Amino acid sequence: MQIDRLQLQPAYQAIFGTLQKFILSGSLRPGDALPPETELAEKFGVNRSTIREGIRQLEAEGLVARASRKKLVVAVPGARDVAPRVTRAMVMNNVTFRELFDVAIMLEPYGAELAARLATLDDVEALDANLAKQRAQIAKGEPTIETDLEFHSLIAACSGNQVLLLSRAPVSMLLFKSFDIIAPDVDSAEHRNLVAHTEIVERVRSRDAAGARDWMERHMRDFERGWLLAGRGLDDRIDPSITYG
Amino acid sequence: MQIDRLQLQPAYQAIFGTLQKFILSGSLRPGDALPPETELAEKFGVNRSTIREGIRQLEAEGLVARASRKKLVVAVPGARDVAPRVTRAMVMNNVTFRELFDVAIMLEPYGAELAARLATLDDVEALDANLAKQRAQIAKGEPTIETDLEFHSLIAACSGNQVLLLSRAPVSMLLFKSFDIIAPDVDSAEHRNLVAHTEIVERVRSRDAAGARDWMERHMRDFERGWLLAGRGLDDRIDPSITYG
DNA sequence: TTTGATGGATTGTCGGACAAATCTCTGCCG
DNA sequence: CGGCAGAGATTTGTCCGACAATCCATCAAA
Repeated sequence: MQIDRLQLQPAYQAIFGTLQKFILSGSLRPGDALPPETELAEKFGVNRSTIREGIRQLEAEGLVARASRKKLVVAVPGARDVAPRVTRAMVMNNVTFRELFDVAIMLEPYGAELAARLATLDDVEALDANLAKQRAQIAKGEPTIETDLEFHSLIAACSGNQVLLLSRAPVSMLLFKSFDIIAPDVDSAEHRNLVAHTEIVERVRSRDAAGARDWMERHMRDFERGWLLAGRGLDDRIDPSITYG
Repeated sequence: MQIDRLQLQPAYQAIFGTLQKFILSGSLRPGDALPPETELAEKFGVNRSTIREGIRQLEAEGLVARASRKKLVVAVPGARDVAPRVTRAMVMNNVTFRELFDVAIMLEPYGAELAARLATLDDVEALDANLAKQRAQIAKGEPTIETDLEFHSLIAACSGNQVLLLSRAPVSMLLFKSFDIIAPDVDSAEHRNLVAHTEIVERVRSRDAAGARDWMERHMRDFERGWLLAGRGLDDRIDPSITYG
């Protein structure tokens, strides 16, 4: 007896899988343009609609991105692509402030330490620019969330550790955005933030790894204190609305 | 004068975005079935093909999953869904062993510590089962990668920290799978693994948080040593083929 | 009650079509 | 000779209509 086939997956998934392999294996390299849909359809022997469904998945994975409206190129997914997905997963799993904080308190100080050790002049310049921006925003009474997030990303970027960069992005994004919601309730939170950031940059500039790590940890603890001062509990769940602003 | 249209994004992306909001905001809850494609097409006023493209993206994000072939239900993306994407991003960014290890050495011991503090009887039972499986596999000369990965996931799961679970999954997956490739070159690597795992489980069972952390850290250091013994360098890049086995 | 058959609902896939946006090439002008 | 405008060819985004395979619920038969 002979049982020969059951099509375990729809064609559009096979398309996705095949193209993915081409990309991961290097047959298609970052920057390369994908062939036109009609051509792909012809080569795979399927309808263009089917190709399109496969491409949508590649797109959602961040493996391809539009260079222009009509050219799709192979892309290297970075923190920008990956973080939102992980963030969503966390929110949907109802994570608490404590869970986020406990992980962040490990990752952020380590990033600061590495940053102090490895930051280039350009890195420091970018940090200075970030500080200036934040200072200006505070003076004008504008919100500083984005700048705050950027600061921590910049620090992590200095570390040159891509794994750290990818791992910390979703955590810190949720954490800091959450805090931003309650920041108005905390006296002088923004000012304390700015001071801490400034101190950290100073330590990075002077290559004081231990000092940078220390200040970052202090910064985080201060942050935790702020959360409590605002009347929140460590085991409060993170507000889902953060992920779709 | 009247200007009425500017469609800044393709319809299929709008579909994706809208459905995503329904899910994140709770209008559609995990477990709920999505309406049939035809119905969605009608409600959104677009063609079914367009709906399908949007759904493909939701699917790729892990926000929906097939309950059966014809029913799509809202899902909560977990480590299983998210890890592969982050993993890919890391590989495509050419991360090194050192980058992975430096992050793992922070996360894994912390997980072990929490596990010792919070593990339930069921958790310990699962760990025991895992140990037994691994022992059997070694005896038979079968590969133990999957079991090894499972062990570390189980430990992290005991911790009850979803953030940790989601953060560590891609890191440890890459790290341990990489090691597996070279394991044959390292004398008694499997045995040493098993011993370490056993010791960790013992510490978890006896609620010895410090001990569990300590053994996990030792386990990781041993792992690092093995990597070097196999003739690899700390700054070697991770082999991309890992992601599509 | 279990088994089997029927019909409707739904998905996966296909073919073709067309407007709008974008690219390419050509020929004109300076 | 270089640059620019316009024509024409590509390519994407979207739609329509269609059909087979599969799944589901329901009802009939054993």
